[in-house]
Amino acid sequence: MSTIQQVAKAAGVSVATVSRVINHSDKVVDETRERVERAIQELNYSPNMMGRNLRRNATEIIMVLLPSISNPFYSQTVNGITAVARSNGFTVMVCNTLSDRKLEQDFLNLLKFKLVDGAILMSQEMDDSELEELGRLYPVVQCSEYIDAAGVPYVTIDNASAAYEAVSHLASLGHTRIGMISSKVNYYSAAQRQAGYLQALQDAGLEFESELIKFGDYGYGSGMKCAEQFMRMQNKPTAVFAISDPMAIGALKAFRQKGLKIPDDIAVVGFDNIRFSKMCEPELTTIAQPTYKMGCRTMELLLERLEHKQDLPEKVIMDYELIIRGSTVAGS
Amino acid sequence: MSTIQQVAKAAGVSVATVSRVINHSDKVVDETRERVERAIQELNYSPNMMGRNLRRNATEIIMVLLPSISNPFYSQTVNGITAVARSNGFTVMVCNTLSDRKLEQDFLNLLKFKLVDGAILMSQEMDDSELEELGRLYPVVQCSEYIDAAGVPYVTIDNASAAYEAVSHLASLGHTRIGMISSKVNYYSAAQRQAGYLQALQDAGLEFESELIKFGDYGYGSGMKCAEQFMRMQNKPTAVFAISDPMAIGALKAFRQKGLKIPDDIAVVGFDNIRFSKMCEPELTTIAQPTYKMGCRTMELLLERLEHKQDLPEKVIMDYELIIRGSTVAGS
DNA sequence: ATATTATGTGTAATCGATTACATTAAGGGG
DNA sequence: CCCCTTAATGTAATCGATTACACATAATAT
Repeated sequence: MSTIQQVAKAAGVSVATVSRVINHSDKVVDETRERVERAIQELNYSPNMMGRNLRRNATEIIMVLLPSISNPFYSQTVNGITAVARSNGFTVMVCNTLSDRKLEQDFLNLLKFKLVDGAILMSQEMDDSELEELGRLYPVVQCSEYIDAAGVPYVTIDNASAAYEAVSHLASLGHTRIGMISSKVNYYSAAQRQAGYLQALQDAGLEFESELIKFGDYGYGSGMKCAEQFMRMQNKPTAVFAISDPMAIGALKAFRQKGLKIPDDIAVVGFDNIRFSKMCEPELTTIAQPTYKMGCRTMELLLERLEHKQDLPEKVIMDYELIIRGSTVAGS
Repeated sequence: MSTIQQVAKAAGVSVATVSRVINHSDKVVDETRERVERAIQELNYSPNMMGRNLRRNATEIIMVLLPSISNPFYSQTVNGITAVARSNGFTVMVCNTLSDRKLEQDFLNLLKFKLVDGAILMSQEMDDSELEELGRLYPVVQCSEYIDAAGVPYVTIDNASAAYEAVSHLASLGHTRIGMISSKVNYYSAAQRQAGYLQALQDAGLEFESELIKFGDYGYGSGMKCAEQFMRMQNKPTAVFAISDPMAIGALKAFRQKGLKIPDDIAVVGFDNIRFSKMCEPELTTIAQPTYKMGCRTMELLLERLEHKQDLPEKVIMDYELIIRGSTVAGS
């Protein structure tokens, strides 16, 4: 690896001139510029970012923290983030926290240590006060999953209202006993979706009991387990609302394995509209979030932060959509 | 953000001593150490990685390049990589190339510019000679998808033999007309799987014609399209081998939509054993790669490279497994 | 008591870039 | 022909850390 000094020597100029050529400063006469460019070619030189960044105090890299790339919900969002980031000269790297607090810390240290310029959080293991401090000290924006109290900007949908709509849909189909598959971990979005579920039951005049909510981990397997719990109940639900598509799909699978007909014996609604939700049998009714756009908007907020344009914590609420398919209405 | 100088001044010592405390060098007397640690606390100091890395010429970050985090096949591999990386003090960041040559280049520049120490390639858009040069200059290892000629180490399975086994399985069930869904893009693994497919046909005494191979992009949608093409043929296949699970699942979906019974009317085999392959209807027969272990092994190779222990390009071939499920044998 | 060694800390060079300021040379005006 | 402006390039400080080496002091050996 060659350095700017070697290039300068080879071209017979000073390092300053080489730097000017690299950075397209106009104060270099053509003949010199050519000589430098030839030297760069010959030495196969590329500037060491460490040196540059140390001086500039910026890396033009942003990171996206998410619990697991295995959840297909995230990929579209990341694509949106990447699109906006790229057109502004930023590089995006994805960090898999595995919902591990320590690992999350390690990644966030890259922010503190100035190895990345900013971060987008799509989930966080830290508590409110830690997040609040993080947001105060560094450019950070939340997307989809969020904590409201912390004064950190976020982009999300109205989870309560989305859940309300999903459950009301089930109620309007005549279901009177509606179960829910929520999350073991107490995410804010999960709490909001539970609130929406409860409100919908209440507004439809349906009764609730705590047995109607089971708790999973957003994955297929836990959806199957929850479905089995439902089937062991004496007074079984005839419809289930799950807060993730994989759990809904797992539940579908378990119900069908026990010989139940979907949607006649039991209807299922999911959340996120992952690609698989159209591939399962029957296709899954679900809530679609505008994932790509949410990613774009989030990156825009982060850019504002990075440029200090905006110091108020912005809160962006985007529209969702209930997509009705065969898991609740036959033949859709 | 405070610097080591500020800490030094606050503690009344030199920067060297502060550095010694940070790096747990033992040549610091307890009383001094405490004073420094108190100053670090008070100033909320953390070392600037840019400065440190510039000096050390290492970042302890490695990156994983993959075409899209949306393909669930990658997540387990990344988990394996992360596990080994972490226990060796490395941080893993995932880079989404979207199969875009330019974007891939941008990421690889981070290697050249020394912002990351090494890279794991899970697919590449560059050609053989570019890869060869990359591997010569930087610590790079390939995983799963690879180019053999380039002298860059890799971890993979025997794709030809896996495809051979999958297709032989179909032949042994009595299928005589077996189609294949391959990849538009000419990946090495795809070519190998095609070779295995052809060999299996030949060894089973089955005839081949070019119409029997359709080309997709690894995603669901393309699987459906290929299935529709098969169904429009005059002499339709009774079995199909797809080189990705999503394409196989898309094909399943399309066949079922046309009223075909699986596996009686048409049998389907996929590749990769993604989680969803157990959730579809019927469950998918597929080839399982030891993804987590492959990730671990790949990271180990990269570590060897980073430590210059190993200069020979290592080639690791791991075992696969044919998992037989309901899409080829009813009731499995 | 003196010489020697070990121990803890400080000084300053260094990593590879950027950039304010200094310097030099060329061109223009009187 | 000389002075002043302007343009191109060079010099050297700087970013924030690490670390070889120097140095001072205390402990040990003779």
